[in-house]
Amino acid sequence: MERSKAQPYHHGQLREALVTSGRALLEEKGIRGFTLRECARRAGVSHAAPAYHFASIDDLLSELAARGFDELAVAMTTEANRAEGGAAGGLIGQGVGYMAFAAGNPALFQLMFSREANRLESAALTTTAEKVRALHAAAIEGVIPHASGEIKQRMTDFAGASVHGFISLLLDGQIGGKDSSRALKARGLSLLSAMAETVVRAGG
Amino acid sequence: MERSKAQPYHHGQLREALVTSGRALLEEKGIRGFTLRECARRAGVSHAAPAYHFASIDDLLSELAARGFDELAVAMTTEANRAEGGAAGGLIGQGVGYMAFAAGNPALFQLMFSREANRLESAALTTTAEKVRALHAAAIEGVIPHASGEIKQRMTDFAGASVHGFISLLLDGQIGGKDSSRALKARGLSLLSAMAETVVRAGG
DNA sequence: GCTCAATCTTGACGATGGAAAGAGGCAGAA
DNA sequence: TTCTGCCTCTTTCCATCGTCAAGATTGAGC
Repeated sequence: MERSKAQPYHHGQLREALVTSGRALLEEKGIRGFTLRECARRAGVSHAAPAYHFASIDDLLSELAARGFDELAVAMTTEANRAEGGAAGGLIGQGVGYMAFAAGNPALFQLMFSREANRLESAALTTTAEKVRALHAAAIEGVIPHASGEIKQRMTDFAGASVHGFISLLLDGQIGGKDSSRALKARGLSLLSAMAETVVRAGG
Repeated sequence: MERSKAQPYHHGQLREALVTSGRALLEEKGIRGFTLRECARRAGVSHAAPAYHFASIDDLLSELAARGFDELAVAMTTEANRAEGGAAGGLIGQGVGYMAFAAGNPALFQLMFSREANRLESAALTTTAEKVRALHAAAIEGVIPHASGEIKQRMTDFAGASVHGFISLLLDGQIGGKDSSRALKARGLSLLSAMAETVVRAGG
């Protein structure tokens, strides 16, 4: 078969190329429209080529989800550091970073927090997901360092659930159907401030 | 082909049978493992039989999701009516019903609030989903009838997001990995009471 | 009892994930 | 340098999927 220089027999960076094309495909077609063969096509290789780099389609999805959690952690940390207003401001900033990542990568976000991802049971996936949870718990700890363990857990649950729930409902179309992007951001920020206020008050 | 009395040529209740087998299959295999042919197999008909009752696999999924929202509304109403403690107690009860439905039908719940469901654009689906949102808004209205519209919306977002977020994270394995079922219920109730407290306080 | 439309079966098509077998190319040993 | 072995990729094949088209079956209404 004829083969140009741009398409040598050995790709060289196929794993990375598959991750890149896979991520784009995921956002385009959603989880149910995601196919391994289309990933391979976009990477310019045959449909069986991915097999060497990823044992199965779930293995590739697992990698995408794990990298998503890494990026999510970065987004949370970046926004938290940029925020003003001390520990409570940092908590709000974390929420902003969380929502911004989800809004920018809706299909990936859904994959990361889907039941299917949970079944993947990849070590990298559980590790990176745990890092995100640790970041969140640390932010709560910073706001109410002297509260009891029970209250800390309750506020961790509460804060995490409200941020995650809000952006999830928004991306699923259950919230703000006809609102403008600007109005939705305002609603998000309003929710974040109410959340932070609740946490602060719980600290005594 | 030989055909027993129990398997006549015309099924008679095929639509309902497909909904039933489909729902069971969904919980067993998850969204990605859901196939139309397996639904047909379990209903005892050929693989092409469903076509007459459902235009496509998405059409069947849409029906499942719509019925899920109906059941969710019933679960919320039932628990809210059973609850004591006035309007605030009713709000908590609604949350209990919401979480109980989700815990009892995790895959269906995920389907109902998935991006794919959003793409289905079925009229029945949007209607039943809207009913659930209206129930929730009414419960908030009952707790803080004299608050401003802005505060009502903020608390509707906040309450809905925290309940939805908590049970979603729980079902996805992001919360309470090794906790007992009893401990998780306690965490859920703790979150619900914190949620109700925040709403009540927001009312002035 | 006949007709006909609704319902179901059979068979086919293109697409998918995965396995098996072979071809190509690089790196280290001779 | 040449050869050898292994990693990578292609080709081919299989079972399964959703969907369509065509034929078989049945019950309801004339």
